[in-house]
Amino acid sequence: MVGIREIARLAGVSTATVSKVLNNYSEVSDATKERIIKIVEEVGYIPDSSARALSSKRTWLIGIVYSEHLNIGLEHNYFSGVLEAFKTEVESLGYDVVFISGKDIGYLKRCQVRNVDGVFVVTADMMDTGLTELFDSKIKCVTTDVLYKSIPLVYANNFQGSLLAIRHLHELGHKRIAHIAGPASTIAGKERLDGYIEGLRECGIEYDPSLVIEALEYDSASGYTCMKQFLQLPNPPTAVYAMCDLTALGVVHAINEHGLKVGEDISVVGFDDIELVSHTHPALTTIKQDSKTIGRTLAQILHSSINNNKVETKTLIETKLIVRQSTAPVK
Amino acid sequence: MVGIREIARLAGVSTATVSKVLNNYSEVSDATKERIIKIVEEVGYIPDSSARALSSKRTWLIGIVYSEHLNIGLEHNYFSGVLEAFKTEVESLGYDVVFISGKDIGYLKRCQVRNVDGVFVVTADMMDTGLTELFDSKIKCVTTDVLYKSIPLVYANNFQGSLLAIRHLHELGHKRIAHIAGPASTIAGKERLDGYIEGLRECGIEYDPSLVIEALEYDSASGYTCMKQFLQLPNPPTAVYAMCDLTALGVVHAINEHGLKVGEDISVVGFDDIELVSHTHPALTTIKQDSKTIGRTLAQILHSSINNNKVETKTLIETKLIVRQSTAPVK
DNA sequence: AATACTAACGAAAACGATTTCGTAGGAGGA
DNA sequence: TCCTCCTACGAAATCGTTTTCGTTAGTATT
Repeated sequence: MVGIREIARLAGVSTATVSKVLNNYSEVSDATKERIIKIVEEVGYIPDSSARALSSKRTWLIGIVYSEHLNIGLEHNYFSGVLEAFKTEVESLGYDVVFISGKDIGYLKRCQVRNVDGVFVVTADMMDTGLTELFDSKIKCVTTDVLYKSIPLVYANNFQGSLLAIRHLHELGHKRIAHIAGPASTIAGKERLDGYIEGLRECGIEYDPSLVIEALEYDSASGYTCMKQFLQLPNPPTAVYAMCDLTALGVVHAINEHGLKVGEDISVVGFDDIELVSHTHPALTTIKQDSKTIGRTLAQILHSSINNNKVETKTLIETKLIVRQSTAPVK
Repeated sequence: MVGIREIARLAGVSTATVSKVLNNYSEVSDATKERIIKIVEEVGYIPDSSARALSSKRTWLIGIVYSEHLNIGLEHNYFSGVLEAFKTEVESLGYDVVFISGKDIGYLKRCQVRNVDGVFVVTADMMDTGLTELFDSKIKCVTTDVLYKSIPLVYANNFQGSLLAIRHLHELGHKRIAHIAGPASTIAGKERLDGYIEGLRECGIEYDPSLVIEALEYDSASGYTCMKQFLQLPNPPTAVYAMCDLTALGVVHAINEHGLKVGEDISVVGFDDIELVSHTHPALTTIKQDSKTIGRTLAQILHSSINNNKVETKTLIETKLIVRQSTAPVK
């Protein structure tokens, strides 16, 4: 493995100068800079990131914390989407992305072992003290869907999204609109519920607590079981607004099984707009959250924060109503 | 940040001895070993992985290569599943997992920059020369669904899976069984098709080329468009076997849209058994591939290989038929 | 008692970069 | 001419470990 010394020898300069060129310092003459760059390329020199990290105290590594308490792991499509966008953006900024597990020694220590420059907490269980320990440390963090002190946060405007959903259903003539809410421990769950309530008020519909159930997880099973309950009501809803697409699919399943037709007998609205739901039958009306923008913004904010710039502490990304076949005028 | 010197000073030994304790060498007396461990815990000493890597030439980092050419990225549930299992297992072996991007300098160089101990190529485009360059290097690799020279490979027994699917449909009386095949450039696509053909032969059904379409991607859109084509046939199939669950969902969509009933008019079988398909309507009959076992096995093999042990070059994991409501006796 | 081992430990040299600080030499100003 | 100020570069310390190899003291063997 050819090192920086060898390059220095070939160029007839010191290692200091080579290092300066590699990190584009200004204090090297153009002539020697060019000569060194040429040699570096010729011999295919690759700087050793361990050595670099050891002496510079920067690893160019970003940690990903992925708590899997609500079944929203890697397998939840929305989060894969923002993670993917985040990864792409930080890579273009020169970082690599490493998973941080909380096992054994906890998130903070793991981050310290790897000396990450910053971390992105994708999903979080706020009951997890290992996480607050990390947030309270010197390590730069960003989050989505997690509110903790002044940790920078980027996420979809859930409240506005709910308004879009309710207004849409109201325009279609629905008065009995049920909501399957996310766990109150999640920010998305709470805000979407708040938006739902405000939406009803705005549309002059009275709020009926029996039409709201708080689900335990963001999955399709939750939608299925909650919808079963709604269907047993003496006066079942004519529309249901689920807090995520996966859950909405569970709702659709329950409705079908009950012998009713989604989009005819009962309207269904989801949240997320994962790729799949445009191909289901009927295709799902949903609130699209722009995972690409969210991921990209998170990356930029974290990078800024690592470089000790002041950063926005809360950034909302607007949502959009996508109308498909699962909603229709009330019968 | 307290270092190994400080520990050594507190314990009244040299740094060499502390290092040996930390890496459990045998040549330290139990007494001093205990004393050192106690001090390490008391002061919360955390070894610096950069320094460690620099002098030991081991980073305890595993690279993940995730080529996204067929839309089977992070967002494809099956791969998230094996990745998740892989990650869990390597973490318990002491590694951390880092994403390797192919941008700019290529996979190989990126791996060399980070000095990864090994890499897991999750999905691969064999046309990508950056990838073969990596496979041909000294770096230890494992793969799933990619056959290249003698790179260790662990994956589901696709051939046997197809047999299970066809036999099941045959037992239900189906004779016109269509297949939506994966891209021939993928090993899974090819083997599932081979299994399909062998299954027909075994069941004494004549192979009809017009009942096979090769899809471009492993997604639901492919299933939708391919099924549309089948439905326009003068004599449409009574059953269709799709090469993955997402695609099967597209198939279901097309059938519904055509006014027919899945599980009554046409039977559908998928492949993967992603969490979602047990909650769709109707719930999907599918071939389950054990992503947990596949991921875990890959991890163990890579670890072995890193330690220069001889390893199995090809490991097949059996699949299982999961019968749900999307298949029924032929009308 | 002399010899040969072995167990337990330390001194010091890597590992491959970055970074501080010093210096030579040329340019410019008085 | 003398002094000051830059520019361009290098010497050497440093980052925090691992690892080799030597040393010492104690034990076993003859």
